Amino acid sequence: MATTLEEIARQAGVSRSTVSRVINNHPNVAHDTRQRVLSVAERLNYHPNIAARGLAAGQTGIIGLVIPMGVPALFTDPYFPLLIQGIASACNANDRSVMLWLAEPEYERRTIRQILQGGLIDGVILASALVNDPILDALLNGGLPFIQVGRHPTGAHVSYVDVDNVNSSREMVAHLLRLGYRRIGTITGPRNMIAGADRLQGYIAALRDRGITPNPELIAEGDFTEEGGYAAMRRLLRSAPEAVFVASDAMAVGALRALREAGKRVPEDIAIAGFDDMPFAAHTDPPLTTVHQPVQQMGAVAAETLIDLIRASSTDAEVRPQRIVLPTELIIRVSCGAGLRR
Amino acid sequence: MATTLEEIARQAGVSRSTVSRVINNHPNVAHDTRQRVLSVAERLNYHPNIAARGLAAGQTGIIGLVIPMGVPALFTDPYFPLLIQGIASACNANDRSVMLWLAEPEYERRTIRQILQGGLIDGVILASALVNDPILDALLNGGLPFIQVGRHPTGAHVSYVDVDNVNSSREMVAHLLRLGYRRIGTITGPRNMIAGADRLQGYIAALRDRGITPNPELIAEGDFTEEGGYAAMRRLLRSAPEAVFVASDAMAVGALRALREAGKRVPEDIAIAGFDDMPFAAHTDPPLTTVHQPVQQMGAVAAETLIDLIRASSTDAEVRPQRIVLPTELIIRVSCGAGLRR
DNA sequence: AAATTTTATGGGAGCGCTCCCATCAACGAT
DNA sequence: ATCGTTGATGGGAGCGCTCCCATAAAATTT
Repeated sequence: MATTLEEIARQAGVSRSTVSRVINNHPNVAHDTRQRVLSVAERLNYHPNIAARGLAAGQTGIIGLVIPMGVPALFTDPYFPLLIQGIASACNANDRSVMLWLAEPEYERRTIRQILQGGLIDGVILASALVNDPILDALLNGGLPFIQVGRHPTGAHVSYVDVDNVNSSREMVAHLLRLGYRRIGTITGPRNMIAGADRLQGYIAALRDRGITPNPELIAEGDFTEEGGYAAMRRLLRSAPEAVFVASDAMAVGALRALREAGKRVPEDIAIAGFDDMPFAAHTDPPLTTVHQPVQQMGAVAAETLIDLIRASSTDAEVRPQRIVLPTELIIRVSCGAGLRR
Repeated sequence: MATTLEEIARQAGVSRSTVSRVINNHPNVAHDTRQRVLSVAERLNYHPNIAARGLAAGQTGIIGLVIPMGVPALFTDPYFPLLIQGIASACNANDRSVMLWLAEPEYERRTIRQILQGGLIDGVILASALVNDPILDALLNGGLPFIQVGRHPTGAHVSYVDVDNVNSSREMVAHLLRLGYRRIGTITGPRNMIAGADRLQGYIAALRDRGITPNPELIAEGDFTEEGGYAAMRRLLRSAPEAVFVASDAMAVGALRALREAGKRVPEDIAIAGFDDMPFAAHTDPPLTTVHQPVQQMGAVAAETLIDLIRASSTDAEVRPQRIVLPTELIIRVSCGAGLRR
């Protein structure tokens, strides 16, 4: 079935080595020879065996994408699809393939080992790890190039791509304050996820900027899912906030549902702001004021940076970790009542 | 860095072959020897090199998941995340890994070849191909075991996992007819996707069952996205349907939005039914009557079936294609007005 | 014209594993 | 006691490729 280098060499009347050079675009091959080899390869529909190449060269061109399962939002939220798409596009454009690993807790140990030791993968992108995910330690000690999407709270040696969640949230809450709201609540993400913690911190910072002491009654913890947002909003309603900064659009949709059920109008009775600017955010009722996050781009940048790291690690000495922070944008729609007050 | 078989053999005082037998659970190894090898392997944190194993054995334990991009719904719809999760779980449970290929049109040719010829992949799951996707032909001629999620319209040799879209839709529309609606419209999926075509066919069949001739004015084509549903509903409103069968929940959300904007109440002024029973369908306003489709299970079954196919193809003669149809369920909520009329 | 460098090519070794065959001991059957 | 027969183990070959070194021819320098 499969054509081999040797077979092409035979038919083109050259050696295996020469064919290899042609296939890998090495210089020092005579133009005629190159053409002859190329045409035989084309005719035989040759494609290199990736396993063999991986064995011999120690590189496979495969990039691992690890998404720890048990991230509850995984299937409510277009976040991951967008991220995956960004990564896949960038990898395609760089002749790399993506291997997806949904790390289920019970398989996690095995998973980690396989990734690190299997020799199948040139590097790893880790998406959305929990703050103390054991997978992270394993990766750090594993010696494989890797990059995280979302910053790492402590690890000084971790490369990552992220947005500035703290300041983006701070700006959003500052915007609410500017609109005149004072009793501002928040629905947070899980505190063991860095994005959740950072957005809460931004909320607190914005209040402090104005000399307001955060009120624990106005802080409800969610889990980045619609359901979680719904439940958190119901709790929050008892404290009668004027406005609520919700740490993800998916949760904001749940919050809107809770408000609708409670007979509250948005933004007349209560203002809502989200985070993420997911595609659906423009079509909620009312359209959601939110923070735009370039998710797809984050994926692409993560992939490209990882590819650089891989190149670097295969050539000379070690490179220092890359930290890339992409810009966000405040998207003002209807739900924060910017049109109501001034 | 990487421990090899040979190294373990040395330390355990046996041969490479024996270690290989132990690692692969072959019989005919003395109990003591096995324990000794196992403990050395454990101590050295040994994990087989997948590329080497793939080269030598011709099997890698990797399954390719191909999702043609340009499927517009990819990022609106939790369908793919659910499917991926089902596949990944089943693969994990069977010691397989999943390689994700988002096949972008411009890279498609290269992609196909790589999959088929790279020798990296034991089999392929193809999700949501267009009716005449060239990728399908390539797969058919490629000789790799593969299975499709969603039936294939013609290909007699294609294994697939699907639900009975025709009859599920037919039942849903029959339900609407039973509720007394007569002027029933539909928003279809793209006609070049088999699920779109099948659901339309079910709609037509249900009408015909009652002696009603389908009215082209009551049929609007969508694309399985929220946007598409919105646009299609606006078109449909001109024909004043009493009820609309929408071929996906994501489109139904768009349709509900169009109706809200038009000041129509659901289900009092117009009844809506969806398809898919996505997680959010219970929380739309009003909650959506829909057809439950076991997406996650479809993914799992597809993976398991493919693994069977791979096993079969590596042992004896060829097996005949598997066609697996999973059951759906009518989920009656509020949007169809089942509580209004009787 | 001779010495040196550059360019084009071939061939061996080896990546880490599996598979096959050879070997040898231990066992029950004759 | 002798002969298969089975079970346990070792070693060679080879999967398809890359990388290094050797070689020969061509181009450049002195």
